[in-house]
Amino acid sequence: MAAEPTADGVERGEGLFVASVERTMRVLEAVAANQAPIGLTEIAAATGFGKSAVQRLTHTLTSVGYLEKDPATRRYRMTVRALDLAHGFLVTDPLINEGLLHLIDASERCGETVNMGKLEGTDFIYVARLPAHRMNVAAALIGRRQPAYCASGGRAIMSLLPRQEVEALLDARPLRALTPLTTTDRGRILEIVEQARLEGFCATNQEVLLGELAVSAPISDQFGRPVGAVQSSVSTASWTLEAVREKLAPQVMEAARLISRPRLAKR
Amino acid sequence: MAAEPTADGVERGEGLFVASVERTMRVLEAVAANQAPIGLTEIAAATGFGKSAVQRLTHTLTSVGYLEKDPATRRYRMTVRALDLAHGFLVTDPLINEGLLHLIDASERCGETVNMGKLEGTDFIYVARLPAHRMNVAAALIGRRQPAYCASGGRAIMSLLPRQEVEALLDARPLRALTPLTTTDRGRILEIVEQARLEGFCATNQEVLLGELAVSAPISDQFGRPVGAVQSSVSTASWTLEAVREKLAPQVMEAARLISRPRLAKR
DNA sequence: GTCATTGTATCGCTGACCGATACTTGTTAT
DNA sequence: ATAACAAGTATCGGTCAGCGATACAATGAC
Repeated sequence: MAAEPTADGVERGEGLFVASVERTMRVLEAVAANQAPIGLTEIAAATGFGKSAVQRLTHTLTSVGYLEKDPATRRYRMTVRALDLAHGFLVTDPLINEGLLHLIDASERCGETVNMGKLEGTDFIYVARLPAHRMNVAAALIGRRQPAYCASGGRAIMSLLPRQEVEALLDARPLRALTPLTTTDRGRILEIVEQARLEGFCATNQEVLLGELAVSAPISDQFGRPVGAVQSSVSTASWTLEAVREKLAPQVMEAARLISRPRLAKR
Repeated sequence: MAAEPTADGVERGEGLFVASVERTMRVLEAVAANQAPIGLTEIAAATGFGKSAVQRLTHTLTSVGYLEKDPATRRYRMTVRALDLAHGFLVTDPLINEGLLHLIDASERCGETVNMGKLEGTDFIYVARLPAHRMNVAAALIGRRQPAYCASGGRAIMSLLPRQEVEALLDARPLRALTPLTTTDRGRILEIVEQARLEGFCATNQEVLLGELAVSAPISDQFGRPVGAVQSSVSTASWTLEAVREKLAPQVMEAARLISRPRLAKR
């Protein structure tokens, strides 16, 4: 009865695994993943749990303060308590601690939206955002995810990963186009990543969101491994890809360089 | 066997309450509340659960990806997954959706750190932050809590609450001084709140953090109930309390006014 | 109105989880 | 070095928390 590896990669069995904990988190995820309040049956469908189980879990999560039920619609949403957990992460994450100051500097220097993010699974996820001009609000939030293969931040990070890991990332999920301009050709993405490795940054043209240009540079630890990326996104209304490469890329690279740990000498 | 209310306000019993869910969240809270990675025994102490239970819970939370164990120190910390939950909250919260644009405007207009927060329990908690100059990083994070009675944001919100609720807030916890300048006199705080009600804003002088001046204005819904506050914090190195009241307060009030829902006519 | 759908309440059975405890590893003191 | 201690890990049998089924109630769609 040893460690039966299961389809989804989470190792159950093993004696110490508490199923209710997993169910709890899955329900929270289902609620959080929805852009709007979500009903009982929808949660059941999203998680695959029975209605009874979901009923108990949401009830409890509500009474401990993490979910909130709109009495009129009977739909659930996350509460501000989620920010307590997020705060716990932000406070202990070295990238935030060491990077935020430089990020603020960069933001003031270039006067545009500057962000920081890291790789989580196959996604690039924003961990710090300093929006400059009015912009799409939903797009400006911490915790937003973008597929690594098409986000400039994701590609920048990949540029410091060994080829093998990059390929694994690209194979891990279908390469779908988010906009008509998204590059979905595996070989072409590998070329872009390679170019990013040579240039030290990666600029993209509306591959995630129409009207948005983005440029990123990777942040590395003392071993040269990427731990995140500095990213800046601007509107096509006031920028061209060329201007981004010339004006913004150096700023982003400089910020990333300052945040990166100096590389240890090989011994 | 109806709804035995328990000491901490959380209603257990009641058939639908799942104890493991509560335990799960308590463990996450214990980890998140720590400013640094935390060990098994410390979690057990913080939560009051047995070591075995904590062992199982942390094990499971780790394997589903919300906690991370440093293999060297065997201590746990939150992972970036916490941001997924936070993102779920931010996306559905109307205050964020309607407020962030105005907040960005205000930030550009006054060139100083501008924040938004809401009341949660007896704390003022930041839900959006736009840091301007280099500043204390830990102080600049989303999810940071401050006691409502001494934070300018908390007082601004209280200024729109009925007297009775304000008093309840002040009685709910001991009024401790966070700095030598913190007002801890209950009567004096009530006066300050009253003054905020008359002026439409509340400015404080280093009552939470030495070197930090803050000014806030409340955001209200269509019934005139406060739902949050716009706040700006600046350094004593470049500002005086007077300058804050004259220059910054109007900006903050304007932003709060724009975010607030127009008050419905009484019928 | 009727019907379909979603949310709520109840209940008895059972295996997942609990707590105790023994073991291992790492750290501190002498 | 070695002991003494603390922190973390592994194991196990008994039992009651929580599971699923199902019946009931409330919405709202038509």
